[in-house]
Amino acid sequence: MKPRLRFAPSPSGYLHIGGARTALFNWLWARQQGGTFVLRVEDTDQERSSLESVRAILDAFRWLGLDWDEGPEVGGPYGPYFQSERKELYREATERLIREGKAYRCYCTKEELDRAREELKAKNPKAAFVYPGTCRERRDEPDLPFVVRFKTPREGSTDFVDRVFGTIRTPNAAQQDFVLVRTDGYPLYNLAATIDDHEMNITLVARARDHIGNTPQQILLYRAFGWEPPEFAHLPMMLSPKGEKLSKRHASVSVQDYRDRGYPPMGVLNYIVRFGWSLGDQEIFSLKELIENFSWDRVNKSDGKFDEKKFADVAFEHLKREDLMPLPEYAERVRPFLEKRGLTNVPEERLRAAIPGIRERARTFVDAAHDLDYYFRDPPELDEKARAKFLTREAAAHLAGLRDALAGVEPWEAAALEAKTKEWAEAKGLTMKDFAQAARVALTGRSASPPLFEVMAVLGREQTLARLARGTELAG
RNA sequence: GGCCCCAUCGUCUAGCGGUUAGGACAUCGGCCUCUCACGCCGGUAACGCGGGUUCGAUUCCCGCUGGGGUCGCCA
Repeated sequence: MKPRLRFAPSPSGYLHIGGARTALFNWLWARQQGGTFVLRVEDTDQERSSLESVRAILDAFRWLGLDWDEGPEVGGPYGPYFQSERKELYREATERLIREGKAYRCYCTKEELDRAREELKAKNPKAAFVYPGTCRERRDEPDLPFVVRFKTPREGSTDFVDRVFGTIRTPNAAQQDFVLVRTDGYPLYNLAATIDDHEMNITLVARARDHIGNTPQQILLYRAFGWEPPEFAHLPMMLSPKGEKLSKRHASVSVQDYRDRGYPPMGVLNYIVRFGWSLGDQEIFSLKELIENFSWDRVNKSDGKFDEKKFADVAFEHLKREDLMPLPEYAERVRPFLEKRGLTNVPEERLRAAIPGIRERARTFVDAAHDLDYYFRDPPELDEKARAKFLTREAAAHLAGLRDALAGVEPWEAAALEAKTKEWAEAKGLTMKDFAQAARVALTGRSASPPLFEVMAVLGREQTLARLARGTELAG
């Protein structure tokens, strides 16, 4: 049977980097096995859910290159894929549970419970409040607001075999009568997710380890409904560099942050997949390799801490290597970052000529756009420190001489330019060190750039000669 | 605190009874060099502790310690 996997985000913010990791594992397995990847929007919390968040999450998925077979925008045979549109299903299921004595109405108010929770906390800060079961055996049905609670068995234990963690056993006595339906009639996570995973025929639920505690509750529900539970696979946590749960307080937890900071999507994917999954000593993977090699038995159990430096390096590999990011794609992806610098009419041909020289230097597209700037801004912006240091009176003569020497070079290519320059320098008794930095500042406005002759080749004869001339003036 | 889970360099990890404990990032030296990078060479750096099992434990079992998760009318 082809597996059906799902990722079920709550649209109450952006796509979290940890969520992206979970989605990726699900997606990889679905793609490798020829299964189905479903996106389901868990918007049962009216207060926190927004359409704007749905859009942001879908955009993040698109940017990462993770497509979904069923879900928002594409539909599918198990829809609707928004839980807010499936209320009738939950209502019927809940009524059945109540009718069969497996769930009950609880009239305790949130205020009462909160007060009890606080009182307990005041007495013993470490103790956890457990719902005392006040309404568990209640027979009357007063005309008051109520929630529906699950009647958790008091005896026995609920066990399941996790694909990553193995057998996990939870004593039922440790579970309380958890709430299934809110006062407002909306279902809670455990109820809605269980019903949907069953109705949508999900075969494997893979999610982060912080859901391990929900699993027994969900299994209890599957049993109460008489359904066969899916398989479960829990993933170790991605923690902050300090080892805390990743939250908004930490830098860049949302996927769009990484996009905006100029990282390539595959760099993000490659880094996060290594949280919990590995294949021998291999560090860098293409998407294709991930799809081919992903397996649950290579997923480990221990949590990992996010390391910004390592991430930057992995992302850099994906920018640097032509085999991982072909030139046309690089050009397309860097354009928005050039536009942010005001460079809007960038000719494709020159862009492609310039990229090979800068891609091994730029660690992000933000850096790349910066490094590309002088190719598309004429005259280039001049770094004053570089000017003061290198465009000296002595340099003026060198620049003028170099300009004249290069004026007639044919063909206008790096090798010919280099040969001619060296010939000129030798005749003058100069070495590259004597004039290279001055020439660099004249050509690029900066003290750091790709090798001079590559810069000249991209700039072309006209601009090269003009900039050398202008450099002569500035120096003199 | 109850329940659940985890434990190899600073970080991500390989290892699945016998290895000089490997790789990557970071870090420290050096090389290359027209700058900045890239690249290359080399160094420092880990099996948390205590019991077992075994001829032999990083590896299997138990305890301790440490870390994390969870205990909502959030998901």
